[in-house]
Amino acid sequence: MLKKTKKIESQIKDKELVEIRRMEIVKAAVDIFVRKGFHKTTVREIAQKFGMSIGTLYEYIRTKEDILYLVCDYIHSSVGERVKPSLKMSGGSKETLERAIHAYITIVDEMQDYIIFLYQETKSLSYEARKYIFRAEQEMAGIFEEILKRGVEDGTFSIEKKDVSLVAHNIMVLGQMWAFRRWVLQKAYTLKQYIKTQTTLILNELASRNTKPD
Amino acid sequence: MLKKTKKIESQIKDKELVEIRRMEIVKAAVDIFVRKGFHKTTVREIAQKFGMSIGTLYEYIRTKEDILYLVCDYIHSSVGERVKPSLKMSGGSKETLERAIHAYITIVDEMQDYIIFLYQETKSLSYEARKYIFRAEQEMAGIFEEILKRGVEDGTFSIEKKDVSLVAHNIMVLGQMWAFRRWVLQKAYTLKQYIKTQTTLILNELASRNTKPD
Amino acid sequence: MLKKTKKIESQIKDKELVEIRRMEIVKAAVDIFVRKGFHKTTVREIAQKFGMSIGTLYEYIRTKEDILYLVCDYIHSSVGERVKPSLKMSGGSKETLERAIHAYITIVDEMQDYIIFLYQETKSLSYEARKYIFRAEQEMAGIFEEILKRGVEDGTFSIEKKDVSLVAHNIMVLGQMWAFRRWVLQKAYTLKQYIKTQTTLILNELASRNTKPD
Amino acid sequence: MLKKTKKIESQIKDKELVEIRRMEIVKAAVDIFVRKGFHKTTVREIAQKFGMSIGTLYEYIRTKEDILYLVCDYIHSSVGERVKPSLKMSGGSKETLERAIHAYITIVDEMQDYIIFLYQETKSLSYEARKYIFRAEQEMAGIFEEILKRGVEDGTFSIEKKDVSLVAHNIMVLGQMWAFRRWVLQKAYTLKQYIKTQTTLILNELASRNTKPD
DNA sequence: TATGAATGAGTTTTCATTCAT
DNA sequence: CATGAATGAAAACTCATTCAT
Repeated sequence: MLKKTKKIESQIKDKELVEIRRMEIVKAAVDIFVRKGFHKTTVREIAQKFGMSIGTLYEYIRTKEDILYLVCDYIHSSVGERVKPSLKMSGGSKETLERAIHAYITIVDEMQDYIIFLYQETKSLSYEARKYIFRAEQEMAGIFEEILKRGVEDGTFSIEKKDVSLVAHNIMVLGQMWAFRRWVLQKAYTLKQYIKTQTTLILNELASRNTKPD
Repeated sequence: MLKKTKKIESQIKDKELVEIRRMEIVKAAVDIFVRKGFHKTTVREIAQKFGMSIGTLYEYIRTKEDILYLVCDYIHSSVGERVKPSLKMSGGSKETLERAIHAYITIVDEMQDYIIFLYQETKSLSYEARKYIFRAEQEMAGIFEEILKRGVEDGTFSIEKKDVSLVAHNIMVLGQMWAFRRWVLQKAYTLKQYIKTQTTLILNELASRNTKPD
Repeated sequence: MLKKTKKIESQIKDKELVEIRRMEIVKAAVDIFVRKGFHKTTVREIAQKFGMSIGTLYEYIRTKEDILYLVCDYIHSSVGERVKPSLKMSGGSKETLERAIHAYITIVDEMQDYIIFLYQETKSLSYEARKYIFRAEQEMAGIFEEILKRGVEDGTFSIEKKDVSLVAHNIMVLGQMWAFRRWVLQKAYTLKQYIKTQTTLILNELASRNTKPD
Repeated sequence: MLKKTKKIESQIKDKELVEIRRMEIVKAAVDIFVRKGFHKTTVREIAQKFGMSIGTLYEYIRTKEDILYLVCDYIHSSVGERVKPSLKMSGGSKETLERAIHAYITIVDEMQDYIIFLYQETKSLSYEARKYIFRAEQEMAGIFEEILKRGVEDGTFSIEKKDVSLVAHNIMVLGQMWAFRRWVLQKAYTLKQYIKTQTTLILNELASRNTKPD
């Protein structure tokens, strides 16, 4: 996992302090952003919650957009960190995939506000920052790809190799859907039911059988 | 299909003219919105493209948000109008579903910029306006539900009845994904390939077989 | 004498600076307001005279109406401060009243522009602010009431006790009249003559004699 | 009584129609003005109540201020017309004055909203229009002067001749006060009580006795 | 005469960012 | 390193007035 975070410049020399303060800034900003959206949040509000002056805040970032980037980055890696531990590839491919889906959707549920925010405000980021976010998304997909690939190789799943990546993205999107369509899904299903149903459907899709219409 | 559009007040008495001008406003706004986002677009820019003065623009709307609503409404009904004709339920359930998926993803492809915009800016709408957008989304899902239900009843598809709605949403999300994840998908697939592959996967998922793990 | 000024919020933390700047704002605004009226004065003009940017001006107030309130409050307390010292109740009731009338009308003369403004723009204030202005007016009347009451008690004035408050207001209004009707009064009288004549008339009114027609 | 109304130009030739329409405009405007103030009332609102289009409205006036003038003029002459009939100088001077005061304050009571408006918005008028309003006020004062003069001549009132005009204005102001200070006066007095008390005080003031302190 | 759509200058207000202390 | 007062460009929105029909 490459830690190639986009470099944000700071007036402060002490690298460690910069890290600490930036985390404080993110912690202060994230909830306000999620609640009000990026554009409707003022730097003043963030500084207030940050507990320091606007001047100090600006010692650690260059522009308001930097905060957005920091926050997006934080959300992304939080999701990543929450998912990874559950992804030990122990057991059969089917069980591993089931566990991974379960873990992923559970995290989507826990972080739904953050995830919705992430996708809604991505466009407010500069191209460079956006690219980084995409890479993080790809990384997550890579984990599912890995599991699927193994399953294909050991005969558990019967999809074509070239579609492994697509299916990985399908799974992620179906997971994120729990957040984006909550207004309808969370009325009809509990989280547990949702995970179970989607897992079944996905496994069905992957089950050995004729894969393409001729 | 209730055409209960949220009423927006206007200073102009001539109802027909209001319709005409509003369509002009939408046409002027939509591309700028898509390119720059709602918040970064100024009313001045819209008026400029609208080809009339700001004053005139404001004779037909009350607030900038009204324009957003008008645009969202327009995009939604455009999608709807484009999908509907392709949804004649002639032929078997399988063929109908294939045709529907094809039509839907094709439209997502054609309107990808608009669709991405729609989902990113929905939250900038007032609660009332947002509710209307949700209803339009539900309507679309309803079409897929109809097809699926018939397929379940005639034995073509083997999913549980209570999950019909979920699968309908799954299909829509998988279609919209072509727009949202274009940065990765459109590198790996042509539209035709994407439709074919997703259709296959979905049909696999629906194929008669054991539906729940025991 | 309760100093319960309506609280106006400010972005600036330094309370003392807020006091100083607000006084500067008032000083800048009052003359423009008096000359052009509240509605025809722009915030820009005020900022210009204030000698700072509009942004800075808005750091110390929330709305244009706040400036009006500040100005009204200032005028009122200026009048109050100018009157009070002359109101030592030394000497007989008659002399005290004469002195008070003299002081009050003199101040009305000095501040006539401000007083006219005050009564013309009060209605542009919010209910809350207006209430405060009324209270200040009542306080002023209270001073005259006090003098009159003493005069009634010691037999100098022969009006009914329940009318003391009315007569106090009469005196104030007769004083303010010097400003409101200047277009006619200040042609016919000098300030000195006006004070003398009104004083005589008022004292006549208060002189012991039959008080009600039977 | 000179009918030297300031001339307001109109596009319409038919003089009679202009008169009729202008009265309609005044009737439409006066209540809105009184309720919201001149500046916060829009021409659109007036046209709406007027029952004709903005275009038509502007056929009969030149500017918004013209409407204000028309309204002020209307209020003034309404007051005048209401007072005049009660001013027959039959009976003794004292009775005539009592009747006049009674009539005047009664009208002030009936038209208090209008009177307050008149004094608050006079400043929004052009110099020329304002001058006309002053003249109307003078005319009213003239009526009281006439009564007072007669009373002085026949020995009923013992004020100096040169102060007759002042006392006339005093009486008017004391009457208008019923409107301007209603927030305090109308809590303490009924209209009847107020008239009676003020009349008594004024008559006391005018009663024969030493007129100047030496 | 009557209409009402069109105009655009002008208004208040916000807020990211800087910089002197 | 920390502060927060100062900035001013830029935003949304209003409304008296005109003029073609």
